Amino acid sequence: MLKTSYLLSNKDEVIILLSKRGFDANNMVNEIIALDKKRKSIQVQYEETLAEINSISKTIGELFQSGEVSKTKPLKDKSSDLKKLSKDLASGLEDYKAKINSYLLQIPNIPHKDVPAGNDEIDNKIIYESKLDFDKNLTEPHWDLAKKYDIIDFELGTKITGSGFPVYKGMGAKLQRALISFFLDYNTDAGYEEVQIPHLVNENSAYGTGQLPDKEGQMYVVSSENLYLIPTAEVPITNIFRDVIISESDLPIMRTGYSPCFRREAGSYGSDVRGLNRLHQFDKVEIVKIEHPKESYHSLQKMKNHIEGIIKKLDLPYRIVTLCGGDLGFTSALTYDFEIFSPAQEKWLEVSSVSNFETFQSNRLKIRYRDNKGNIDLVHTLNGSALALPRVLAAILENNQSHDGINVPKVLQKYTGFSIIK
RNA sequence: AGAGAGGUGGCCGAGUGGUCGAAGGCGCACGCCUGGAAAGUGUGUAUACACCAAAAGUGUAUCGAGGGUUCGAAUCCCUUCCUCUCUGCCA
Repeated sequence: MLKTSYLLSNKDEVIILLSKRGFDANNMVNEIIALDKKRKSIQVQYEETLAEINSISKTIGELFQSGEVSKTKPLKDKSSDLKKLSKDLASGLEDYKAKINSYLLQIPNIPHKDVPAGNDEIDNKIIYESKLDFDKNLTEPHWDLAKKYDIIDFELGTKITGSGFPVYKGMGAKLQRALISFFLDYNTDAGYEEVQIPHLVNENSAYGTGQLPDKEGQMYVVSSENLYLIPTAEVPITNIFRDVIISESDLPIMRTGYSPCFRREAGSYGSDVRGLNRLHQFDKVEIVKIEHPKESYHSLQKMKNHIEGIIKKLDLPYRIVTLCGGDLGFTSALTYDFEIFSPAQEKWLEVSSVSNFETFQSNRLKIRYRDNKGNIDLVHTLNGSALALPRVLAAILENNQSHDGINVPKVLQKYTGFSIIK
């Protein structure tokens, strides 16, 4: 969520940059500015009224102590009247605040200058792409391979829960565990502190990272407890720092965590959801950084390189794209997507997304830092997948298939204890 | 889940209707003292929003959260969340 004060002082720039997303902010921004002006004038009146009530009450207190009780009556009456007035002003003030807030919630983050203009993924800018050389005779899709080697059972998951909840079996399960361990080790070696976090979060947390109210329909809800199953570990990890003022010298804060992710994925169908392409429950290792505003873009590059390093270790064909305005997530200012090639589907599968949210999340979450002069300001938050498992697994199955079986990437072998699935 | 106790500033802790944003202590910062340090000593020490060109200053709100009573609420009432102790259940 953007700050009203930022909109006030950067109005024209905001409108121009948001147009890169195809978002016309002109009316909304003007409306917010007008509403905020009214809000301020009411707030002044309201606070003046309260100040008068406070001073009358003080006087009454003094009169009581000096025994002049009879003099208090007219003051009490006046104060009661003011109280009524203040209630009206308060409700007016709340109305304005609510209206301003509802507009602010509709405005996406301001794209960074590097974000290419464009409406959809066609306009994403490919900044790196591996040369593809796979054996055209070995392009069985991962769902067939999974069945052939009996490592993932989609039907069984459907029986137990429903579609999109696969059961990983034997070497498949072990490979999953190996991937999680490898990712976590790789991340902690780079300085990310590992955390284990709750997989259910409350309303405040879901609101803080922007799942509420925007993406309410994407989350599973435990209504009896008023809790939400996390769609990503980003939610609990980032919320660790909600309402916290961090001292500047502690920045950056780097965390990594594994969690299952739960997504309803309403509206998805067809080949998009085939096999491991899109699941309701999947595993992911996440990295989160809380960063000084001055450092955040430098940090984003480092995270990008870090994630690229993981994929290289797995020795899978990949590409990196800069998301264009139209494809950019609501809360992000700049996002790089990492995609791994699926030879069987002949398409690129997104396995990671790394973003700088600047102050968009920290403003909602009230994550701030204090510099050595004592000034307080919002931090920048960044996060990325490092990595999401299912599509990595799909890519390993498809890219590493051979006549003898599936070759396990070298880096994973010390975790799996086997080098080939057959 | 049942019974009881309780939630106050970075931490501990006083405060049960009236100049209380809140005593006292610890911690922290700065100064004095010291050859240096410790001890001692003095001062300061929340956040948000608003007024102001800005600083200084001032106002408003915040004592788990949300409502209410009252001229006035940390203090009284209601709702709710959380913590602790005992009992129950249990990986």
